[in-house]
Amino acid sequence: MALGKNYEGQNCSLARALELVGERWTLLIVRDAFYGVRRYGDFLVHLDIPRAVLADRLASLVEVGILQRRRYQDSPPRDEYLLTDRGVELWSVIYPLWSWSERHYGAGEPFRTFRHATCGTELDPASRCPTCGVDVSPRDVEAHTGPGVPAQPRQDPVSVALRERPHRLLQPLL
Amino acid sequence: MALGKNYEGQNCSLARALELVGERWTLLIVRDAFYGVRRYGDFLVHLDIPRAVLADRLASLVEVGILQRRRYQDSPPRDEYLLTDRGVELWSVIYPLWSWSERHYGAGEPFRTFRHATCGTELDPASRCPTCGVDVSPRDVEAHTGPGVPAQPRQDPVSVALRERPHRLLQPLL
DNA sequence: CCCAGTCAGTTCGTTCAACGAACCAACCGC
DNA sequence: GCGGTTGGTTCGTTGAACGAACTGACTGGG
Repeated sequence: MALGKNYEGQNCSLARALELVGERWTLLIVRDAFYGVRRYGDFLVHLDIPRAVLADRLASLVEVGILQRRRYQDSPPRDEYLLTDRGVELWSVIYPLWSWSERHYGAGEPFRTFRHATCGTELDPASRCPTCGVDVSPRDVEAHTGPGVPAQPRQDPVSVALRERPHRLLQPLL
Repeated sequence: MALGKNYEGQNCSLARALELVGERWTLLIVRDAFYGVRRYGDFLVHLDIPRAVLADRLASLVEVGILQRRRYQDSPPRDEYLLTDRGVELWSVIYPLWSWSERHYGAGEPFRTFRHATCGTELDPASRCPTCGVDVSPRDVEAHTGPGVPAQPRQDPVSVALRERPHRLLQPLL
């Protein structure tokens, strides 16, 4: 019997990947980690996610080596969550999925753009810089506010910070 | 209140994409469509998925323009499901996700490899042909049986057909 | 004509994941 | 001591996925 996230009858690495990152909310947590969100409370208010689900997903992402925990305070003990190198490689999935959706389902102008930090050019759908002609690593990507404006802009600290100024991926946001 | 697949508080194309393809089983159905699976019954036996879930997912994928229905028989009326051009673009998500998982979680040799059909070279993680130096479209990709052997090889018609001989993506399998 | 088999679903009761609300412990500062 | 903050945990409710059974419309064979 296949439960919740289990695809055990499938001899396939795609199925295995979906067991790891296919649960509800998981890839959005990873997205936020790319934005530089690191703390439980910040993920919580940006995602509007049930607390127990967030705790469960963060623990799972740490367990499978996509996120790592890092102590940022000893009294009381407080950890933050950062992408591992393995986690950073998920940009190759997250960016094309965003791009595909933006191209086909975007309503008007994008709310956000991703640019080559070195030269400022918007990435192409294959996450290359059309100006420099190079594959752009997420560490060299800057998230910018796009020309589109959402009907209901979010007011949580993460959304506000992302709107205020361009932000290099993987750098702490708050 | 966020329900099942809804991320309506997120002003983000990634979240929108996950509303469309993030439900359990959906990306595996799309994967099978790339293999050339087209009929309800073939998806059913290859995925071991509940019938109602398959019907629901196929209907949703048609509704959002990832799959299209095509009549293959009038009496009784019988439809098959093919990827649209928009659906075919999801290769840019599916292949990197498979590749990421294979690299980090694969147990030994891969059960499957994806090769540039024109020259036979295995694709690199960015779905390029290292020999020809070109980006390889899924229409020019051949799925091969890999050197690894699953502990419990599947015996459904789709799995058998995929094992028998290399198969060009998007071509009918059965 | 009847029956069995096949196909692509639909229905229904059960189980499990996600949900929202409440609570908890361990701090810190006033 | 109290209130606020943080990062959770617990618990009853709700909705999605599940497995089993059923359905209608054929086809082919006896």
